[in-house]
Amino acid sequence: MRLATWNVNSIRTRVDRVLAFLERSGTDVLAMQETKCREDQFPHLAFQAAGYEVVHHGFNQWNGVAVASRVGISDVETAFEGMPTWGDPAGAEARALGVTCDGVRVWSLYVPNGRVLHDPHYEYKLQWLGALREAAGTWLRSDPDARIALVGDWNIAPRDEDVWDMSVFAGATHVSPPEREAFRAFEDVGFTEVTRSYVDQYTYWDYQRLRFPRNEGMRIDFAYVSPVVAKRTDAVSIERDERKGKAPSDHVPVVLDLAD
DNA sequence: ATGACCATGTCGCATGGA
Repeated sequence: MRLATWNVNSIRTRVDRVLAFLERSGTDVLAMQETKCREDQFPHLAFQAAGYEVVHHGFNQWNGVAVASRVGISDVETAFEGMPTWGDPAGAEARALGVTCDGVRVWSLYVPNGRVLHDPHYEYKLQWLGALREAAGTWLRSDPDARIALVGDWNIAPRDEDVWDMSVFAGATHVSPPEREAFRAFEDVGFTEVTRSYVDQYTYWDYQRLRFPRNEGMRIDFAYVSPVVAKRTDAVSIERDERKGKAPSDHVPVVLDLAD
Protein backbone atom coordinates (compact mmCIF):
# COMPACT_ATOMS: atom_id res chain seq x y z
CA MET A 1 0.00 0.00 0.00
CA ARG A 2 1.20 3.46 -0.81
CA LEU A 3 0.10 5.72 2.07
CA ALA A 4 0.56 9.49 1.99
CA THR A 5 -0.19 12.40 4.29
CA TRP A 6 -0.60 16.00 3.17
CA ASN A 7 -1.73 19.22 4.80
CA VAL A 8 -3.55 20.56 1.73
CA ASN A 9 -4.46 24.01 3.15
CA SER A 10 -7.99 24.05 1.67
CA ILE A 11 -9.21 21.12 -0.41
CA ARG A 12 -11.49 23.35 -2.48
CA THR A 13 -8.55 25.47 -3.64
CA ARG A 14 -6.28 22.45 -4.09
CA VAL A 15 -8.50 19.65 -5.43
CA ASP A 16 -6.96 19.58 -8.92
CA ARG A 17 -3.44 19.46 -7.53
CA VAL A 18 -4.37 16.74 -5.05
CA LEU A 19 -5.97 14.56 -7.73
CA ALA A 20 -2.99 15.08 -10.03
CA PHE A 21 -0.69 14.04 -7.20
CA LEU A 22 -2.73 10.90 -6.52
CA GLU A 23 -2.50 9.88 -10.15
CA ARG A 24 1.17 10.74 -10.55
CA SER A 25 2.29 9.10 -7.31
CA GLY A 26 0.09 6.02 -7.36
CA THR A 27 -1.04 6.74 -3.81
CA ASP A 28 -3.65 4.30 -2.51
CA VAL A 29 -4.54 6.08 0.73
CA LEU A 30 -4.15 9.82 1.31
CA ALA A 31 -4.62 11.40 4.73
CA MET A 32 -5.37 15.11 4.39
CA GLN A 33 -5.32 17.93 6.92
CA GLU A 34 -6.67 21.49 6.83
CA THR A 35 -9.44 20.76 4.37
CA LYS A 36 -10.97 24.04 5.60
CA CYS A 37 -14.56 23.24 4.72
CA ARG A 38 -17.80 21.73 5.91
CA GLU A 39 -18.72 18.22 4.90
CA ASP A 40 -21.26 19.45 2.33
CA GLN A 41 -18.56 21.60 0.68
CA PHE A 42 -16.03 18.78 0.21
CA PRO A 43 -15.46 17.91 -3.50
CA HIS A 44 -16.54 14.29 -3.10
CA LEU A 45 -17.56 13.83 -6.74
CA ALA A 46 -14.09 14.67 -8.07
CA PHE A 47 -12.49 12.05 -5.82
CA GLN A 48 -15.16 9.52 -6.70
CA ALA A 49 -14.54 10.07 -10.40
CA ALA A 50 -10.84 9.40 -9.78
CA GLY A 51 -11.66 6.10 -8.07
CA TYR A 52 -11.29 7.13 -4.41
CA GLU A 53 -13.71 6.92 -1.55
CA VAL A 54 -13.40 9.79 0.91
CA VAL A 55 -14.30 10.18 4.54
CA HIS A 56 -14.16 13.79 5.65
CA HIS A 57 -14.60 15.44 9.02
CA GLY A 58 -15.01 19.22 8.98
CA PHE A 59 -17.31 21.72 10.65
CA ASN A 60 -16.30 25.08 9.16
CA GLN A 61 -13.35 26.96 7.62
CA TRP A 62 -11.02 25.88 10.41
CA ASN A 63 -9.10 22.60 10.57
CA GLY A 64 -10.78 19.65 8.84
CA VAL A 65 -9.31 16.18 8.21
CA ALA A 66 -10.04 13.55 5.59
CA VAL A 67 -8.85 10.25 4.18
CA ALA A 68 -9.18 9.23 0.52
CA SER A 69 -8.75 5.54 -0.29
CA ARG A 70 -8.95 3.31 -3.35
CA VAL A 71 -8.44 0.14 -1.26
CA GLY A 72 -11.54 0.44 0.93
CA ILE A 73 -12.34 2.55 3.96
CA SER A 74 -14.32 1.62 7.08
CA ASP A 75 -14.71 1.94 10.86
CA VAL A 76 -14.76 5.73 11.01
CA GLU A 77 -13.93 7.59 14.22
CA THR A 78 -13.74 11.37 14.53
CA ALA A 79 -12.06 11.46 17.94
CA PHE A 80 -9.79 9.34 20.09
CA GLU A 81 -10.37 8.47 23.74
CA GLY A 82 -9.76 11.49 25.96
CA MET A 83 -9.34 13.98 23.09
CA PRO A 84 -9.54 17.49 24.58
CA THR A 85 -12.23 19.93 23.53
CA TRP A 86 -11.85 23.60 22.66
CA GLY A 87 -13.94 26.76 22.38
CA ASP A 88 -16.95 28.31 24.00
CA PRO A 89 -19.09 26.31 24.23
CA ALA A 90 -16.44 23.62 24.41
CA GLY A 91 -16.55 21.08 21.61
CA ALA A 92 -14.36 18.67 19.71
CA GLU A 93 -12.45 20.27 16.84
CA ALA A 94 -12.08 18.50 13.47
CA ARG A 95 -8.46 17.49 13.99
CA ALA A 96 -8.52 13.69 14.06
CA LEU A 97 -10.00 11.03 11.80
CA GLY A 98 -9.45 7.32 12.20
CA VAL A 99 -10.32 4.86 9.42
CA THR A 100 -9.30 1.36 8.40
CA CYS A 101 -7.95 0.90 4.87
CA ASP A 102 -6.91 -2.60 3.74
CA GLY A 103 -6.15 -3.66 7.30
CA VAL A 104 -4.24 -0.55 8.32
CA ARG A 105 -5.71 1.74 10.97
CA VAL A 106 -4.90 5.19 9.58
CA TRP A 107 -5.28 8.33 11.68
CA SER A 108 -5.20 11.65 9.84
CA LEU A 109 -4.04 14.15 12.49
CA TYR A 110 -3.88 17.91 12.59
CA VAL A 111 -2.18 18.70 15.87
CA PRO A 112 -3.16 22.09 17.37
CA ASN A 113 -0.77 24.91 16.45
CA GLY A 114 -0.12 26.27 19.93
CA ARG A 115 0.32 29.86 18.70
CA VAL A 116 2.68 31.17 21.40
CA LEU A 117 4.27 29.64 24.48
CA HIS A 118 1.97 29.40 27.50
CA ASP A 119 -1.05 30.54 25.50
CA PRO A 120 -4.16 28.45 26.26
CA HIS A 121 -3.72 27.04 22.72
CA TYR A 122 -0.24 25.84 23.71
CA GLU A 123 -1.53 24.04 26.80
CA TYR A 124 -4.30 22.57 24.64
CA LYS A 125 -1.69 21.32 22.17
CA LEU A 126 0.26 19.52 24.88
CA GLN A 127 -2.90 18.00 26.37
CA TRP A 128 -4.06 16.91 22.93
CA LEU A 129 -0.76 15.16 22.24
CA GLY A 130 -0.75 13.54 25.67
CA ALA A 131 -4.26 12.19 25.21
CA LEU A 132 -3.39 10.86 21.76
CA ARG A 133 -0.32 9.11 23.13
CA GLU A 134 -2.37 7.51 25.91
CA ALA A 135 -5.06 6.34 23.48
CA ALA A 136 -2.53 5.02 20.96
CA GLY A 137 -0.67 3.16 23.68
CA THR A 138 -3.92 1.47 24.66
CA TRP A 139 -4.55 0.34 21.09
CA LEU A 140 -1.12 -1.23 20.85
CA ARG A 141 -1.29 -2.91 24.25
CA SER A 142 -4.60 -4.55 23.34
CA ASP A 143 -3.10 -5.80 20.05
CA PRO A 144 0.72 -5.64 19.72
CA ASP A 145 0.43 -6.76 16.09
CA ALA A 146 -2.02 -4.01 15.15
CA ARG A 147 -1.26 -2.13 11.95
CA ILE A 148 -1.53 1.51 12.98
CA ALA A 149 -0.26 4.67 11.26
CA LEU A 150 -0.54 8.04 13.00
CA VAL A 151 0.14 10.47 10.18
CA GLY A 152 -0.30 14.17 9.65
CA ASP A 153 0.78 17.67 10.54
CA TRP A 154 2.25 17.41 14.05
CA ASN A 155 3.14 21.10 14.27
CA ILE A 156 6.39 20.22 16.03
CA ALA A 157 9.96 20.38 14.74
CA PRO A 158 11.46 17.62 16.90
CA ARG A 159 15.12 18.46 16.24
CA ASP A 160 17.11 21.63 15.71
CA GLU A 161 17.90 20.57 12.14
CA ASP A 162 14.16 20.47 11.41
CA VAL A 163 14.14 24.28 11.06
CA TRP A 164 16.49 26.32 8.90
CA ASP A 165 17.67 28.62 11.69
CA MET A 166 17.03 27.92 15.36
CA SER A 167 17.74 31.54 16.28
CA VAL A 168 14.59 32.54 14.39
CA PHE A 169 12.58 30.22 16.63
CA ALA A 170 13.96 31.37 19.96
CA GLY A 171 11.02 31.47 22.37
CA ALA A 172 8.62 30.19 19.73
CA THR A 173 6.32 27.20 19.58
CA HIS A 174 7.09 24.08 17.51
CA VAL A 175 10.60 23.78 18.97
CA SER A 176 10.02 24.10 22.72
CA PRO A 177 11.24 21.25 24.96
CA PRO A 178 7.74 20.34 26.20
CA GLU A 179 6.45 20.02 22.64
CA ARG A 180 9.48 17.97 21.61
CA GLU A 181 9.03 15.71 24.64
CA ALA A 182 5.32 15.27 23.87
CA PHE A 183 6.33 14.18 20.37
CA ARG A 184 9.13 11.87 21.46
CA ALA A 185 6.92 10.20 24.08
CA PHE A 186 5.07 8.23 21.40
CA GLU A 187 8.20 6.04 21.31
CA ASP A 188 7.52 5.10 24.95
CA VAL A 189 4.22 3.47 24.00
CA GLY A 190 5.69 1.48 21.13
CA PHE A 191 5.49 3.71 18.06
CA THR A 192 8.30 4.55 15.64
CA GLU A 193 8.57 7.76 13.63
CA VAL A 194 9.44 6.06 10.40
CA THR A 195 10.03 8.88 7.90
CA ARG A 196 13.26 10.28 9.30
CA SER A 197 15.37 7.19 8.70
CA TYR A 198 14.47 7.28 5.00
CA VAL A 199 14.61 10.93 4.00
CA ASP A 200 16.15 14.21 5.12
CA GLN A 201 13.92 17.02 3.89
CA TYR A 202 11.66 19.79 5.09
CA THR A 203 7.90 19.31 4.66
CA TYR A 204 6.72 22.93 5.03
CA TRP A 205 7.84 26.32 3.77
CA ASP A 206 6.02 29.51 4.79
CA TYR A 207 4.43 31.44 1.93
CA GLN A 208 6.13 34.60 3.18
CA ARG A 209 9.65 35.97 2.66
CA LEU A 210 10.76 33.67 -0.16
CA ARG A 211 11.02 30.81 2.28
CA PHE A 212 10.74 28.16 -0.42
CA PRO A 213 13.24 29.57 -2.95
CA ARG A 214 15.65 30.04 -0.07
CA ASN A 215 14.86 26.56 1.27
CA GLU A 216 14.02 28.01 4.67
CA GLY A 217 11.57 25.34 5.75
CA MET A 218 10.43 23.21 8.64
CA ARG A 219 10.00 19.50 9.12
CA ILE A 220 6.68 19.09 10.93
CA ASP A 221 4.80 16.33 9.06
CA PHE A 222 5.53 12.82 10.33
CA ALA A 223 4.35 9.23 10.53
CA TYR A 224 4.41 7.37 13.83
CA VAL A 225 3.68 3.72 13.11
CA SER A 226 3.19 0.51 15.08
CA PRO A 227 5.95 -2.17 15.08
CA VAL A 228 4.35 -4.27 12.33
CA VAL A 229 3.96 -1.25 10.06
CA ALA A 230 7.52 -0.13 10.80
CA LYS A 231 8.81 -3.55 9.71
CA ARG A 232 6.77 -3.34 6.53
CA THR A 233 7.86 0.15 5.54
CA ASP A 234 9.91 -0.21 2.35
CA ALA A 235 10.40 3.42 1.35
CA VAL A 236 9.50 7.00 2.27
CA SER A 237 9.60 10.14 0.15
CA ILE A 238 8.85 13.82 0.72
CA GLU A 239 7.41 15.31 -2.44
CA ARG A 240 9.24 18.64 -2.48
CA ASP A 241 8.20 19.39 -6.06
CA GLU A 242 4.60 19.80 -4.85
CA ARG A 243 5.65 23.12 -3.30
CA LYS A 244 6.42 24.46 -6.81
CA GLY A 245 4.12 25.78 -9.48
CA LYS A 246 0.77 27.49 -9.32
CA ALA A 247 -1.19 27.68 -6.07
CA PRO A 248 0.73 25.15 -3.96
CA SER A 249 -0.06 24.24 -0.37
CA ASP A 250 2.60 25.41 2.05
CA HIS A 251 3.10 21.72 3.00
CA VAL A 252 4.15 18.87 0.70
CA PRO A 253 3.08 15.21 0.75
CA VAL A 254 4.96 12.59 2.75
CA VAL A 255 4.63 9.17 1.10
CA LEU A 256 5.18 5.72 2.67
CA ASP A 257 5.41 2.44 0.79
CA LEU A 258 4.10 -0.38 2.97
CA ALA A 259 4.52 -4.05 2.08
CA ASP A 260 1.39 -6.22 2.16
C1' DA B 1 13.52 29.85 -12.01
C1' DT B 2 11.07 27.44 -6.97
C1' DG B 3 10.14 34.65 -6.41
C1' DA B 4 8.57 38.83 -2.17
C1' DC B 5 1.57 35.32 2.02
C1' DC B 6 -2.64 32.56 1.70
C1' DA B 7 -7.46 30.90 2.73
C1' DT B 8 -11.63 31.55 5.01
C1' DG B 9 -16.11 34.37 5.46
C1' DT B 10 -17.65 38.35 3.76
C1' DC B 11 -17.33 42.67 0.74
C1' DG B 12 -13.25 46.04 4.32
C1' DC B 13 -11.24 43.52 7.29
C1' DA B 14 -10.85 39.94 10.94
C1' DT B 15 -8.97 35.36 12.06
C1' DG B 16 -5.77 31.65 11.76
C1' DG B 17 -1.71 29.74 10.20
C1' DA B 18 3.92 28.35 12.08
